[in-house]
Amino acid sequence: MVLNEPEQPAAPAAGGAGRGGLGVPGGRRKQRVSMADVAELAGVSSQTVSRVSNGHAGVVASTREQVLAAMRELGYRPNSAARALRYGRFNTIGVILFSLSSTGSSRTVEAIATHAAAEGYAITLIPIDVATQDNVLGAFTRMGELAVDAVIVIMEIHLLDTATVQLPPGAHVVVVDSDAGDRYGVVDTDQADGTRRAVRHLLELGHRTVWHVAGPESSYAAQRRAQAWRAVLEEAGCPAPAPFRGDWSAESGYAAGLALAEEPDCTAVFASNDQMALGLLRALHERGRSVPADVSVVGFDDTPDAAFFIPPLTTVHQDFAEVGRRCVEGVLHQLRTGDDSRPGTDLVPARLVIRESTAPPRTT
Amino acid sequence: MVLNEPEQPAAPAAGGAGRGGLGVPGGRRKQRVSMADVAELAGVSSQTVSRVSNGHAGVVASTREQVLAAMRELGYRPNSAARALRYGRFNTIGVILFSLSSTGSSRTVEAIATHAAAEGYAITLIPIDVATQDNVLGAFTRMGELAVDAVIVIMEIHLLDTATVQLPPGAHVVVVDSDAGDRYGVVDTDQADGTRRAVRHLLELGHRTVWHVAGPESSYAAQRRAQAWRAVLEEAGCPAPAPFRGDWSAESGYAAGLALAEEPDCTAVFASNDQMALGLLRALHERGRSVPADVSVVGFDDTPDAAFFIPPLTTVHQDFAEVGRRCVEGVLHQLRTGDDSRPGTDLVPARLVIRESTAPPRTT
DNA sequence: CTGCCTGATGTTTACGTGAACACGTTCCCT
DNA sequence: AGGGAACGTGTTCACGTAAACATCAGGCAG
Repeated sequence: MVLNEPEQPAAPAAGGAGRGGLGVPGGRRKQRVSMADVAELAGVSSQTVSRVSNGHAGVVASTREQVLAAMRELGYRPNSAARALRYGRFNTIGVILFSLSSTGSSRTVEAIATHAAAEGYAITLIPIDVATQDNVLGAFTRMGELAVDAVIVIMEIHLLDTATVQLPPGAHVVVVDSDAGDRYGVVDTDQADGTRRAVRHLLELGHRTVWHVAGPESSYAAQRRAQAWRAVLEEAGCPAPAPFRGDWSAESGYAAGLALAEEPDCTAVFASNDQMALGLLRALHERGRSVPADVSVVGFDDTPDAAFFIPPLTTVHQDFAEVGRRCVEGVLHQLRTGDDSRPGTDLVPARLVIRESTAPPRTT
Repeated sequence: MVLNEPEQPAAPAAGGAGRGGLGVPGGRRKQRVSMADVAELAGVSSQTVSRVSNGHAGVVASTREQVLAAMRELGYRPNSAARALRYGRFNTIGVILFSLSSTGSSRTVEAIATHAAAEGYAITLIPIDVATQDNVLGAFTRMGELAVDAVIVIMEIHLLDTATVQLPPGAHVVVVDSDAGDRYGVVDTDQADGTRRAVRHLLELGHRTVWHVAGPESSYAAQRRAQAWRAVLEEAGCPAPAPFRGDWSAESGYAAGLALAEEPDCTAVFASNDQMALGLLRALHERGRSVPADVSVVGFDDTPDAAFFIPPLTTVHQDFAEVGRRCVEGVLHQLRTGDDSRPGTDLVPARLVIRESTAPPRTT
């Protein structure tokens, strides 16, 4: 019967205020145990209970013991609503995001939650299942009313733009996957740098040019990767083939792969994430194009699975844990110093992990 | 300057209580706009503001408009701490889990968050990075003090067991990945049923027996799958080879695969999740064992990627969305009816998705 | 014309906590 | 021994909201 609350306080508030008593015949008289209850049982004032509860000095050991005993007996738990009201803060960070299914968000959220916990903060999740304006606006509105001290947004920029006005005044915000560095703090993997490493790696192997399977247009990260891919090719004087547009899913990578398999010139592909690379590998395999002998493939993310693709995938490693850590650091810095206006972009370096899906092109 | 708070309330509380004023020279006088501020600007009582804010009837249109205008002007937002204190609830559900990285948890959490949002509840995440007793206990303790009305636990049973006593009295709990059905409500995929479908499928194809790559012992789901696998084999009178023990990772599946490739008798393998199946596929491929011609492989989870493995993976589909939905339903039912003691196990059916990684054994 | 009822709005109060201040005791120092 | 500092504990109050009750004006029926 763990879940039952104590049947009766040991010393019921007989003579005191009759709150809750009147007109409630059989019902439980009180939802929760309050400081006053503990104080009464321990025979002290509620302020002393407060002091014990918060570990303040200046309470004699015997009194403290008495209070602690009363707490245990009644199963007292501080009421966080009252605390939050008193202190004006919740020790909670809100996280707005689209989907936990994407590799990036779920790992970033996990890191955020872990680091926040280490700082004594909890995480409140506001997912937006469908990325309509209404949903985004709704999420921001809800967030504004929520028990939250600061907000981390993992979201594309243009959707954020329209929702901006809804952010609670005085809110502390850090954004991922966006270039809103002029208005909010931004933390993100250095997409451009990672992409450059990937594309240059392919060019250095001797490939004439590199094809691209891009992520959805709505994603800022996908845009940045596509831009950087094009920039490297232009810089190297290589022709840039028209990119394929995917949606992060393996299925879209597969579709692109079927098309790419028909391009005899295609010897190197940069996929904007590992899942699309997976679909790509399967399509090429199906069409009898060997990887890496015929076609080299590079992914992005370095998911734990990428090392076990066939063949093991060369990919750009993102340090999601570090991104999450810096997000938390960012909002907590704002929160603690009150320094609202510290926009700027904090880029976490990426690194290329070379495995077996890349090789020099077949000598003609 | 979206983030700035309004410089001054339009009609400062000149004669009223001097709270916050004394000794704070340059500082902002008030952190937040309260009902009283809105009431003053609108020239009504704060109670009327409350009525407007909560959409109560009985406020004349002109008054309502005035209040709404004042709200807009001051950027008023209800204080959820005060609300929670008043109402005694937070409209928030806490979720305790180990890791978002595992496919199952992250998809379950997402479904939980989505359905909770639909019911007007937010989700507070309490991750436990390392599964030590202390961490688990700490998480439960924190959760007890947190702004949370109910708790969903995604965790193995034996760790929960020891932490049980720490759960806040009166808390409403639903558990996933556990058999604590006698004490808490449990929602889970029907692991045994899914496993039976997978193993029977292999036997029906004509395989003599089925090997097993199990998940970690600490996982209840892994235990259930291993049990059911063994039960089906025994029922069919097949010898049960010693299972390999993995840790859900593709790497552990790869290791098991290398060993299995040396077993000439092995023609069918049931992996306890898709990631291990991925590692398995690669190991078999490396060792020249063709899938499904030489060895059939079945996974569990049906991750979105599984359809794009080489070859596309036959696997057991888990309906995580449904599990999440029922979790939320469960706690909200408890919450609303106050029916604490409705333990029982709610199993969500699984189904087998047959793709190309399974085939009859090579005829000898 | 009077009295009551209805509907709109204001006033009071409690929710649980903890800072600030008040009070009383003990013990030390002169 | 007397004064006061230091310390332990109690009392008061405010945080922002909303239910319960109070009040007030206007309309309508007897």
